[in-house]
Parts: sequence; structure tokens; C-alpha cells
Amino acid sequence: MPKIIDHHKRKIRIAEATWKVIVDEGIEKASVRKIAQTAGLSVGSLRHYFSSQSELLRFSMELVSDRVIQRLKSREFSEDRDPLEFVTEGVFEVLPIDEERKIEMEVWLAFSAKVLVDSTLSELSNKVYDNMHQGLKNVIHVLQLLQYAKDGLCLELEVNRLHAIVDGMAMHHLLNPEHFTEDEMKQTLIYHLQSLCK
Amino acid sequence: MPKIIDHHKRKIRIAEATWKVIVDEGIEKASVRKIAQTAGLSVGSLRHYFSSQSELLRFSMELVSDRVIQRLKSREFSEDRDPLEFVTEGVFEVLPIDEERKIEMEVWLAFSAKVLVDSTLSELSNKVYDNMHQGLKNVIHVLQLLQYAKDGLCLELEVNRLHAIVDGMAMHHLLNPEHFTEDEMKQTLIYHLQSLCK
DNA sequence: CCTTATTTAATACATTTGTATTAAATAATA
DNA sequence: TATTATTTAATACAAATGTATTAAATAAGG
Repeated sequence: MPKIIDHHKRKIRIAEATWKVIVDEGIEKASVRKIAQTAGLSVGSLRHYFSSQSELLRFSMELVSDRVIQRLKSREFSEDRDPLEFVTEGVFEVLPIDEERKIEMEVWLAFSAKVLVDSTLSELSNKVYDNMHQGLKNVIHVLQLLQYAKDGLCLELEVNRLHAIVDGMAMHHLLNPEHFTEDEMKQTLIYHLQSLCK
Repeated sequence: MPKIIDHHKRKIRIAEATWKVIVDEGIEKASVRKIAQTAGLSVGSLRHYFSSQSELLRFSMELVSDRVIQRLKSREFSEDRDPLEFVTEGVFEVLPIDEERKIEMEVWLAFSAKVLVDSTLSELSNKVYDNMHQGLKNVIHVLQLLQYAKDGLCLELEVNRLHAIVDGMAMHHLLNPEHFTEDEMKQTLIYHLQSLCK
């Protein structure tokens, strides 16, 4: 019998190498050879886990999606916290506030550009969009249930607005970290969430 | 003497062909050959206008920048309009509300992904960011001067917020036109701007 | 120790790419 | 019309790429 290798873990390692190449040199440089080299594998070896480049890229994109969605769902409400503080912290989770999140967001941005020209990726893109949307809807809804939110807010439009703010700021900070700093990003989010409350 | 050709116009035609290839097939497929074919030129001919691919891509990106900035600046204030309506219409100008604007925005998104890995493009990216930021600052400022805006708004944070909303919604609509429709995008913007006013 | 299913490594090949070169075509001026 | 600066077209070439093939290496079970 052959060497026992955890296939799934190995695939994840390769996907993370793919991320690294994309972040360092851009998605158009993410060739099979370069990814294999970055992962410390031969091309032939890599092809035992991914039989084509597009399969590899798709898996790498799905891994970002999984991580983001996992992060969104892992937060559970604790009763004894200030709700506004709690939800603010929750939204911070999906902003590029540390290296790990910045990498994921950069990779996601690179993939998003691909979604525009590869409709087979739309489903995945929409899945993340819908999850994020639902997560942010909960944020607004919690504030409303607890009577923290101002009266007369339109839930649906508020969710659209918050979602756009989150992704827009994330993009601005990645593209422009010195003009739009991490701190400005955080302050702007706090400002916005406060503006929704009484 | 040779055929007289307006160099600048020809370069713009080539850049627009570049946009078309990027929108149709993605920036990684924007090879010199394909762009030349799309523009109805030979490769050698194209190279008389752009001596390298990166020069061509840069010019194409600058053309997007020029068009957007021109659009931002071409609006002049007219006294006899409802100010809120006027500024709302102004912000619509930078949303992907028609085919021309969608193309520009898609191309810009593709280039933005490149900015992350090519620091020589940052300057141009920042220029557009700064222009947009200034334009949106004027929007908020006008509302404040005319006493339409609520009291106690923080100008700087409001600009960050509006800017993020604009770019975030634009991205959401491009990636997800059926889930986040053009109409939702417009309604959300109107809702936001109204929320800033008394 | 030997067998064997599995993994790895090396190499090959056709295609696409950016760029360069060179000859032909073009059209305004003398 | 003849000249000539400029543009266009065609071809070439090295490098990189996705994919396929085949032999070697590996390690668990008999």
C-alpha cells in the first residue's frame, strides 16, 4: 500500500499555495508550475489532486468562500454584551483587519474579476453574496429586535446599504491602504452602525 | 507623405478594443493579437501606437480614469433645481446604470485586481480614488451648505461612507445583477442620501 | 523480505504569448 | 507623376503554458 496522505488536507495546502501566488504575483501568473513550486510539489504530483487548472482555481475560490462563511456562522450571540458592540465586532470579522483576512479578500477580489467573464463561477459568487447578505440582515434585525435601532428603518434597504459599505470599504482599504487606513475603515463602520441606533 | 491618421483617436480606438476584449473574455485573454484583431488592425500596426503590451494596458486604464473623472467634473450646479434631487442624479453618474458605465466599471474592476500586484499602477488607482472622494465630498458639502443635511454629520466619515456605498453597490450589481438589480441600487442610494437630510 | 497500489518525478508536445524584423503598401508633397 | 516619410502586413523566434505520458520511488500489507 502506498504512502497514506490526507487528500483533503493536501488539497487545502495546494489551494493556499495558489492564494499565495495570486496575492504575490496576480492570478494571471498562477500557472500550474508556479503553484506546484510554491506548494513544494512537482507538477505531476499536483495533478493527482487537481486534474486541471480550472478545477484547482475553483477549489481555491471555494476555500475562500468556506472560510468566510464559516467565520460568519461561528459567531453566537451572548446575552450579557452590549448588542451594538457585539454586532460591530461581528461585522469587523468580514473586514480586512488582519493579514489572514487581507489575503482572503485579495484572492476574492481577483476571483471576482473572473466571475464577470466565467458564468460557471457565478453560482459560487452568489452563494457568498447571499450568505453575507443574510449575515448582515441578522445584524440589522438584532438591533431592531432589541429596540436599539431607530424606528422607521427599512430593513431591506439597510441591508443593501450595510453590505455595500462593508465590501466598498474593504476594497478601498486593499487598494489604497495609506489613503484609507484600517482605522478609518473601522471608525466609519462604527459611525454607520451608530447612526442606525437611537 | 503618408496617410494622415489622428494618432490620439486611433489610440483611443485601440484602447476601446482592449476594453471589449477585457469585458468579453477577461484581462488575462487581452493579448496583443486579440486586441489587434478586435480593433481590426494587424499586430505590427498596433505596435506603432503602443510599443509594449503594458503600455497599451496602462493607456486603456487611463482612458477609463479620464472618462470617469471627466464625467465627475462636467456637472455644474444649476440654481433652480431641488438640491437633493440634483446631487442624487450626480451620484447616479458614477453608478453602472447603462451599458457604457457598466463596461467602464467592469474594466476598472479588472484593472483594480492588477493594482494589487503591480505597484506602478497604484498612482493611477489613487488618482481616481481621490477624484471620486473629492466629488462625493462636494455632494455632502453642498447638502450641508444649503441646510438640507442633518446637523451633526461628520463630513469626513460621511464621505467615506458614501464612497464605500457607491463602489460597493457598483460591484454588487456587476457581479450579481439579478440579485441586486439596477433599481435596488438606485433606491438604496436615494434612501441613503435622504437619510442624511432633515 | 517481497509484493503492489499509489504517489512522485521527469520529460515531451502542441499552443499561445510578447516582441522583433523586414518587405510591401499608402498617400501627401514636390 | 515621382518621391518619400509613414503605416501596414507577414513572418520569425524564444519563452511560458496546460496537459499527457511514462518510469521511478514509496510504504503498507502479506
